[in-house]
Amino acid sequence: MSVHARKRRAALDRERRREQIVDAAVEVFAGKGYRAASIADIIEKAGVARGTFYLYFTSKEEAFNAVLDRFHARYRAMAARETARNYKNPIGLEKRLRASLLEWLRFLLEDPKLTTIVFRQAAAVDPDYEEKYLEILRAAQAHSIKAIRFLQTIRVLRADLDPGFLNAVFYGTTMQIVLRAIADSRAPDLEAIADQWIRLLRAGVLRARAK
Amino acid sequence: MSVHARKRRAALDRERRREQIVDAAVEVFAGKGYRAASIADIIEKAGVARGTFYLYFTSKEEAFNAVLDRFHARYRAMAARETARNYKNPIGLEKRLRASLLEWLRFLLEDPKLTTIVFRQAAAVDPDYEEKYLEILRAAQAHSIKAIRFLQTIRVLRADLDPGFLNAVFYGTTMQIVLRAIADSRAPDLEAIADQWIRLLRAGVLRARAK
Amino acid sequence: MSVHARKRRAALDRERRREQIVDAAVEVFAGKGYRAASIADIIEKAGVARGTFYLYFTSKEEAFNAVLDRFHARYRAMAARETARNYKNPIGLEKRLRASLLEWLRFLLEDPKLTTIVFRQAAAVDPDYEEKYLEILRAAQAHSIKAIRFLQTIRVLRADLDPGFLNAVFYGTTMQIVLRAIADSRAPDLEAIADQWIRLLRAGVLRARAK
Amino acid sequence: MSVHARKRRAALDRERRREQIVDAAVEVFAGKGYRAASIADIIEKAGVARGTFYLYFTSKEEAFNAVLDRFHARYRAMAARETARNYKNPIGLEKRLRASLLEWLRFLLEDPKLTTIVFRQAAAVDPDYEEKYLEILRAAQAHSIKAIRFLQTIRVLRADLDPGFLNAVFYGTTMQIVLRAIADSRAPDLEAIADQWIRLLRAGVLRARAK
DNA sequence: CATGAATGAGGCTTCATTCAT
DNA sequence: CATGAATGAAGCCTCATTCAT
Repeated sequence: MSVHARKRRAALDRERRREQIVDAAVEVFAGKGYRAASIADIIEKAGVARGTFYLYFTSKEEAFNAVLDRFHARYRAMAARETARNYKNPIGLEKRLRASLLEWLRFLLEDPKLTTIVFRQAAAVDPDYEEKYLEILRAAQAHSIKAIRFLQTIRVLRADLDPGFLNAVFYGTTMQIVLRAIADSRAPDLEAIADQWIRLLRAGVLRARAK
Repeated sequence: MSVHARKRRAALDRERRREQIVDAAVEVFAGKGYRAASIADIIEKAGVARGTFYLYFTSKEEAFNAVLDRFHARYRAMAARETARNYKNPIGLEKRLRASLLEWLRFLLEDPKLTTIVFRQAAAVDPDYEEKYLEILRAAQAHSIKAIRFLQTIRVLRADLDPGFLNAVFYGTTMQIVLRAIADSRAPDLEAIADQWIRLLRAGVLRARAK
Repeated sequence: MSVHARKRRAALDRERRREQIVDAAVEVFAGKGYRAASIADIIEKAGVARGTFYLYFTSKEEAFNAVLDRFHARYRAMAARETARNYKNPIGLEKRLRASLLEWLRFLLEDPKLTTIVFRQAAAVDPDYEEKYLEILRAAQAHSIKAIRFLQTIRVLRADLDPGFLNAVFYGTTMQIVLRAIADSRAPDLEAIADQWIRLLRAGVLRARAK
Repeated sequence: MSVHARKRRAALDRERRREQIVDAAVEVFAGKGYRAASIADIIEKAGVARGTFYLYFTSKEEAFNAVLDRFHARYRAMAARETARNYKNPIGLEKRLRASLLEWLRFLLEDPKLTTIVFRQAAAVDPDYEEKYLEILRAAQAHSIKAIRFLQTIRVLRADLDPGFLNAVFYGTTMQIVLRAIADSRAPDLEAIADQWIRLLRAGVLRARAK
């Protein structure tokens, strides 16, 4: 094997090894939270030696950041697809909105452990890693609010609702649905949930009364 | 002073001292989270000696449970008042719903540190104190879902929306609003938020289109 | 016992405990040097628990500084006595110089382990604790050079010798004598050494030749 | 190329590689001391791989010994030249002594890093490599004392001064001068220092008094 | 020979809990 | 009851050495 080929292979191996440790870290951080998770837990689950961990991460915090990065990368890809969608055409609007909600739910439930970690930090405010997390959070919020404003501009969403409030509704509700699904560790009927969402979005929750 | 009176006084003092420590614990747990909070932090803030802490709590976990208990007690009182309300009369329904939402927001923002602690654990699932927290959570969920079902029965809420879903909407959205208000550490305009809620509940978020 | 008396006693105990740990630290640092010495070595020798060490010192480095402080305090006391001495009177000058040399040797050999630690650092340049050590070193050098200049002023020492050079002679030679005595772990004949010093100081080392 | 020639060339290459690592080791040990120096430091400076280091040295300690060996070899060469010198002729004695002192100072300052390492260990007594160092030290002392005795025999040096004491004066003073010059990292005026030495040797340091 | 990923013993420090005063 | 010194298990991280490629 040529030197070049060997180096390339080594790089691949290195990346693979790193992923193997991140996989373990996801499991452990999801199970115990950042503080309670120990390096011992991670290396045991990853099946590597203590020193090996530090070949790939300089600290526990960096490993945690790698976990958040993994989520962030997937999130960005998802958000990019989302943005590409065209809401301009009013025909089939609800159908597309429903599809979009479903996709987000599927995305968040695809790797439940990873989602747990990220959502958990929503409130955790741990001074140790707030930085990285807040970066992700801000990006997500900005994306969300921008989308809401756009939908208001093109008159899909009513303009008399505050984007911040709507964002709280979307984000908070989704978070609840996902965390509960994960806690119950059973696959929820996402189609039914999407239907519920559409009903809510379309007509609120109050029973129409005779005027 | 009679023996009986002395004992009562001692009990009162004891209770007062305990509250003093719980006060400190609320501050510290809110500021750092359960794991990062140390007994040293708590006793320093409470102004008691290390040993004294263990005269009132057998462990850090028990002190945390006392904090959750404090929230739980206040929550039960709030829920009791809520339940006493009468939704039967359709006259002024929205006004009463609005008042109710406002009251919950005010309750949750009244002691922001305490609320922070409880909501933070919503996602934290720390094996150390899950027990106590889940108890509170289950009680809250049960209360909420029961209320929703009741409102559906009396035809205030539409029956085609799943109580679990509605609960996620209420709980998740409220949690987001409250946590953000606390994070921004500025008093939000609760009246305006209540108005937003009512608009959402009444007619959803989608702009009505020509049929 | 009154609260005040108890506190005073506690303070005494605390000081005593601290000294006990510093005693152990002196032994260990003298035996292995700063880097090779471990906290485990020190606490074992001191007969205290691991945590106890950190009640008195925030780090290994601080314990080392405490050791240097001990030397520094003794050194300052010694230098103060030295300075008080009067060299003005030319009568009995050599006798007083001899007494002074003897005192320094005795001082340095009084606690050989402590002296070893300090002299070892003369060349060790360990970035970890250089700060504290250099402070001591500079103080000693300043004291020494000042004394030399004074002795030149009052015409005890010849003025055609550079104070820096003379300082190197005094300091270097003394260091050698002391380190060797410690290495051989036998008490040297200090009187004889003092005599050698006086002979050197008085007439150099070269045999007088016929002019 | 013949097998023999190839082997010789390989041996040369091997020797060159080894020297390259020793060069790096000198830098690193001088900069950080034995304990704080890491293999990582050495191989980085030498530009070789981790495993390569262990092809030339079985351990960190052995690399350190190689460094000491380098000094020892140079020292022996220097001492040999020194011994060859003829002090018998009293004519120009001081001039020759001065030349000799100058040569030693130059030798010690020629490779300051190497000298730093060796002198540093004078006091360091690190159990890890005491063996090798003490060997060098004993050789140096023996050489020095033998030279002193010889100079006393031929009546260059006074016989009433103890060779051990004189050795401490020479060794200790030189060490101080050299270490300080290195620490100040400026080339000292060696000629002036030699003059100071001669003055000291010739007539001591005390100002002659009227008898 | 050269490489560098992997190893794990060992070091420093923290902190919940105990207990003698 | 109150105190705070003492404890030691447990956690994070480093680094000399090994070994498969």
